[in-house]
Amino acid sequence: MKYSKATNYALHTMVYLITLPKGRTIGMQSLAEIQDLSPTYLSKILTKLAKGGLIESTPGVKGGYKVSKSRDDISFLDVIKTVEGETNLFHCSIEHNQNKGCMIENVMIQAEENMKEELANTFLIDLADQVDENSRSLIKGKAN
Amino acid sequence: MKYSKATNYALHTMVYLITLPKGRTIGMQSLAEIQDLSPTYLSKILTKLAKGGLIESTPGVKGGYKVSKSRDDISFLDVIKTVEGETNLFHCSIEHNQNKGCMIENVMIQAEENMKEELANTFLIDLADQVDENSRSLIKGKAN
DNA sequence: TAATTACAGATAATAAAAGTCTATAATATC
DNA sequence: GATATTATAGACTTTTATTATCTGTAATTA
Ligand code: SF4
Ligand code: SF4
Repeated sequence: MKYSKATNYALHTMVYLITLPKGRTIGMQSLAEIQDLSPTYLSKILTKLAKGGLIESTPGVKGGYKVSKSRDDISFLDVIKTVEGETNLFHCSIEHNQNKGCMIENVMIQAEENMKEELANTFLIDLADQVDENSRSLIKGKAN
Repeated sequence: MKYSKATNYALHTMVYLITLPKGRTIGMQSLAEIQDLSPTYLSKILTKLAKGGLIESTPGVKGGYKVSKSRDDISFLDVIKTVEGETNLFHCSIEHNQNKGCMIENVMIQAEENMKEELANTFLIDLADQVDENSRSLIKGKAN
């Protein structure tokens, strides 16, 4: 059980995008090179993010991607949910009627909520400064 | 991304076992029937739990499984870790040297820790009473 | 029109999980 | 000690989800 690579790519891409000067776009080609992965696969992920309203894309010669206008309000959870879907780690396996208030379910859901709360309360923008010194240059590290 | 069925089976089985009168054993055959799943597959999971010291098994005619002597100290996390392994939801995808203190990693790890903390602080024994009224009968619901 | 870019859909490859089958070892009872 | 009963081990198959590729299409700029 682990996050999909797609989520990983999405997070890194989002962090990268949010460090760009406002309004500045970057092409998928470059984004793929930076992270050393296939453009077409990354494309699918970025399309999801675009449809989810987290980024904006424009085709054409000077096109590319940029973070959406809601850039200051995008949480980690937003990104993860957009890519993974309305994911729930725990699902009841047995189907029975009296499952309201089941302690097993309660515990598992509650724990999961604790994680999500943290993810929902951390915003990409919070990292923007730090990232410029650390991770962003690191993400580019491979290319450099 | 979700918990494996194995974890699900393990949790239900553990909860069932802990509701049994102390020292009482139950065979794999029965456990499998109760949850309506294949005995051989369940066997693998139970063996993991046994090796992990969460349950004790005895072969032979009057054999079967029972919760281990540490029964009062078994947390949800114990069960999950035993089955899923030392699982970490988030793994760095890129390998670079300056990755200490990376904010992305910090956030993801911290969120994960929040979930695990909850799971580590909830013990199976806490459910034992409740379960007798609710879930356990439910688990048996299929067979009844 | 031409070049560049994102988008869509089908398909293939890979990996992980879920499940099966068969044979073996340990225990209790007779 | 023989026999029935139970758990254990390992190889194997099936299924499912993820990851990745390939090809063609649509939108935008110059
Ligand atoms: S978690 Fe509770 S409600 Fe859900 S399947 Fe298990 S026993 Fe039933
Ligand atoms: S999470 Fe941070 S340290 Fe890990 S790969 Fe991404 S940028 Fe590097």
